[in-house]
Amino acid sequence: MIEIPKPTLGRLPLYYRALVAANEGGIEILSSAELGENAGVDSAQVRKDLTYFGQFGRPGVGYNVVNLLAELERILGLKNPNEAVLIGAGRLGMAICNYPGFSRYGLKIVAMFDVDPAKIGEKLDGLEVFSLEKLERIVGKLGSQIGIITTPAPSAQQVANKLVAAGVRAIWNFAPVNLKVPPSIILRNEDLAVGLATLSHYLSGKK
Amino acid sequence: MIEIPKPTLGRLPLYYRALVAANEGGIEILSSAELGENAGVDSAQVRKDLTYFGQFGRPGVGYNVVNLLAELERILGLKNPNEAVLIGAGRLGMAICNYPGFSRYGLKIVAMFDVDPAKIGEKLDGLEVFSLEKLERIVGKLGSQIGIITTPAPSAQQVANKLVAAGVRAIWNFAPVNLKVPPSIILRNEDLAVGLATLSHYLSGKK
DNA sequence: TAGATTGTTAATCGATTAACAATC
DNA sequence: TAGATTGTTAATCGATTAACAATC
Repeated sequence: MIEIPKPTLGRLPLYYRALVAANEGGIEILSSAELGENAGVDSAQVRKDLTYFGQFGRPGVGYNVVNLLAELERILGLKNPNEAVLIGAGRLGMAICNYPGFSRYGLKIVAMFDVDPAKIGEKLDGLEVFSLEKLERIVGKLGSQIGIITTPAPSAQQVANKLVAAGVRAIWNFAPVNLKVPPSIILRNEDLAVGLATLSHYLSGKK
Repeated sequence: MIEIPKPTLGRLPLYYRALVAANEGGIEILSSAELGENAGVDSAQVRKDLTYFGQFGRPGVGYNVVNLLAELERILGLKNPNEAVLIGAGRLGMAICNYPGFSRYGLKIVAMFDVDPAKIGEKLDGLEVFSLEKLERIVGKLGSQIGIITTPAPSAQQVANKLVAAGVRAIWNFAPVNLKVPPSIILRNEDLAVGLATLSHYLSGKK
């Protein structure tokens, strides 16, 4: 099995989005150049990325929008969304819960946890907030595979430990901290400071 | 002038964070191995990254924490924060406004904009929310360099156009859409679907 | 001096881009 | 058939990793 480059994986949602838009616009065929244009990616890159998964186009014609949409849905696993729990029902946590069409992108948040007594037992956006103490039990019962950490940085490592103990396979960390987890755990950090550093470097450079 | 690799820029905040923690812990010297351990980066990578900006260590000894902290503050421009306006005072917008110690990372949000009449004129976290119609005038007056877009996807392009017209130099886009902006504009997309795609790929793979 | 660790060069690895034969 | 566009190989580019002389 050939390894998929990480950047390729990151571009698939961009293609998916461009295809959804094209489909809604009634467009039936898209060339790699057109698809790339709408996704912000070079046409050669588009073709190369897609060939990691199969041959979806017709030479001299292009890609069938509906067909390629279906392929990407399959590749991205959008039909069988992953179930996740979210820890930290603050603003960021709620924002993520409400990320537009998150379910559409293959994620379903099934429970929220917090330490704030004022939030525990409440329903936020139709989702009950549980005490952090119940994390291990509930994750075990639900069999959730993903834990999303949106707590303040100082609590994040402790929460990560609980998630690992509870048996999640992946952690999506939004707290600005370097988490230590066993190598078997899939860890993805979403770090705003990283984006900001890039931005401000270019700002200071191109005077 | 040597071009700084983008991945290097993204790792600087990780080093900065590790150094802050070390400094608070009273640690005065850190080797590249120790710094890398705390930042989640290989030691050779740490040394290589730092040499793009200068020579900050002492062979046989390591890096002086306070000294390197000061250098990184300078490199990241944390002493002269960039001023930004934020458009879209929803949950995500508010979450970003409250990102822990954002000011510490060199960003100061100076005004918020929204189209919701219920929000316009209100003060959210001490920041007044203005009508989107006033965007161009206020950005011009304040001379803001960065526009942060946290609107729903369908409005994002229109907001980006207004920001460009108003004269911002950089756009930090959180809406899941491919924005078209002139090449002179620095554009950074923060896209949750990208992270999710990566996570779910690995989840489905390592059965 | 002996031991440790930097800064830097060279080797490796991985991703992007260019080019084009095959195909519609 | 002539024109267009894919899939794929080869060339280029850029980043990471390894190795080690210089330095403390």
